[in-house]
Amino acid sequence: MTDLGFNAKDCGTCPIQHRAVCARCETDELATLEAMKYYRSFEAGQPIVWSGDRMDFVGSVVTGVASLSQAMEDGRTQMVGLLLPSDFLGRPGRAAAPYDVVAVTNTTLCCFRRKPFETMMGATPHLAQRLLEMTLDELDAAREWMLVLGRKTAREKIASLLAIIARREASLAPERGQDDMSFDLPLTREAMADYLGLTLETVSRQVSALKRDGVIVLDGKRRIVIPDFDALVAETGDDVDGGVFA
Amino acid sequence: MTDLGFNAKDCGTCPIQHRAVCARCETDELATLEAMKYYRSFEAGQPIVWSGDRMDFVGSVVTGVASLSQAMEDGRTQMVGLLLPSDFLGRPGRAAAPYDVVAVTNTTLCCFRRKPFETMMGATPHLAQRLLEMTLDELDAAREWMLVLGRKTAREKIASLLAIIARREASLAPERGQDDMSFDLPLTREAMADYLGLTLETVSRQVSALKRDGVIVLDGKRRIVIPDFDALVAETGDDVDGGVFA
DNA sequence: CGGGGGTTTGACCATAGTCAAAGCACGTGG
DNA sequence: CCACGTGCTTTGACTATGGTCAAACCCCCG
Repeated sequence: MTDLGFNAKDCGTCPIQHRAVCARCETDELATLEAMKYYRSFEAGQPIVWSGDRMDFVGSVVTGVASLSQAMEDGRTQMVGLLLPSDFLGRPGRAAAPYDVVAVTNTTLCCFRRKPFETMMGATPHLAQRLLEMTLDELDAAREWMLVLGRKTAREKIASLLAIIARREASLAPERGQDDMSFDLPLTREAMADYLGLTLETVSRQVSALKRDGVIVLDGKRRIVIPDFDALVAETGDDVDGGVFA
Repeated sequence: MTDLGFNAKDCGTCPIQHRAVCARCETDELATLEAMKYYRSFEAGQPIVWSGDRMDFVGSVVTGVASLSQAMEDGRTQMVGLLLPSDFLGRPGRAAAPYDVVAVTNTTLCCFRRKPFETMMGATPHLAQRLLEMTLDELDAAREWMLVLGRKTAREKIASLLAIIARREASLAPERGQDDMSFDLPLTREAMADYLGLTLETVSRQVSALKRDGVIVLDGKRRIVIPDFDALVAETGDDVDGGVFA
């Protein structure tokens, strides 16, 4: 068993307890969930489920990153979502997975068998309310992404992706100077391309261009430094105040 | 007051009663909603709310079609959703509209003031459950559309849009021969372009091309006839069984 | 008859895709 | 320790798809 980095027995030590689907549950409700949960871990690159597969569980990402994507017969694929820690996987009431789900990095899920979870949802408004809230947020994110996919140039797409990741890192990391953000990019060029609706060559070219123009600095191959976040945002095409999370 | 085509007093005559957010409500719950509802009508082309506006109501589309779209400062716009009869507008718990909402055709909404509706949602699991279900469906639709926007060619995009509308018409209209579908396109070329992430010229060219190739037949400017639905689906790039609603 | 919204078509151009080769970093085995 | 292979990335040359700009068209309506 992999080391989870927290106490698997006790939801009180869970790193996502305040943002996951269970965030609103009372002590007794949590106890019920705690009794039925189990963990599953996946190595980077491993499939979690394939589109069309029967899915007998639902669950939350505890650590790591997973991708949701759709494939066309001829091999074109589009990533339609990134699951980050606290994001929920699966849909109560649906047995077949609609997308391919792949672990982008090493990933641990906190799972529940689907049927018991559905039963509990019916009896636990706190659970349903929280899931509704999370789903509405995801819907907003998906719609924001539609603007990126439908209307932005390749350069703006790259800048948008980097800005999103940078913002997320900033929201997790403790306060540090805004003008010296940096993070490890968890995605390959191909994964970025699948997310952005581009080819990996175009991604590579535009990343190089942003580097050449001083908007980003590469430290090694995967570490990105943002010397001036506002300059990056200016490249996204969004208006300054709003951005992708308007 | 416009003629609504049904009895505004009685939810029992409402055309969307079985699919709207209130579909699961019991008689007494319905009575409460009935007491607080009010109708608003908009002419084709009129704005319903602008992005950033304060929204003090939520509601359901009863008749007509409305669009959700996002605009960039330089005028590029992307439609991120189409609201059809029974679709829900607004988000409990959020005061500011995140998108521009425009009536595409003459449209009637069944509205509730936001605060009382939120209160009722907290006390009425049937309402929250139904809204969750509808939101999950919308999320699926948004993600399906991400594939269209990110990976499909102009021709495939047009075919996908026509196939979606045709399917929807078929699901509403009583059984008729599958090989003779036809419908009025409620969207201008520009609206189609905004939905598909194309320019209106490209839309026009690709519609002409599909007509030239016999995949569709135009009867006047807006009426579309689909002589062979399978042939249309073949143009979407989706595999035959699944399609956009896989 | 004239005007306007929506649409079609054409000529040209720019952006991103395709195909191909080479480079780089890292791990394995000789 | 170095050669080799693999996976990922970069770069180049060329092409194709869809965008831009501009003009004309169509149809309905006043």
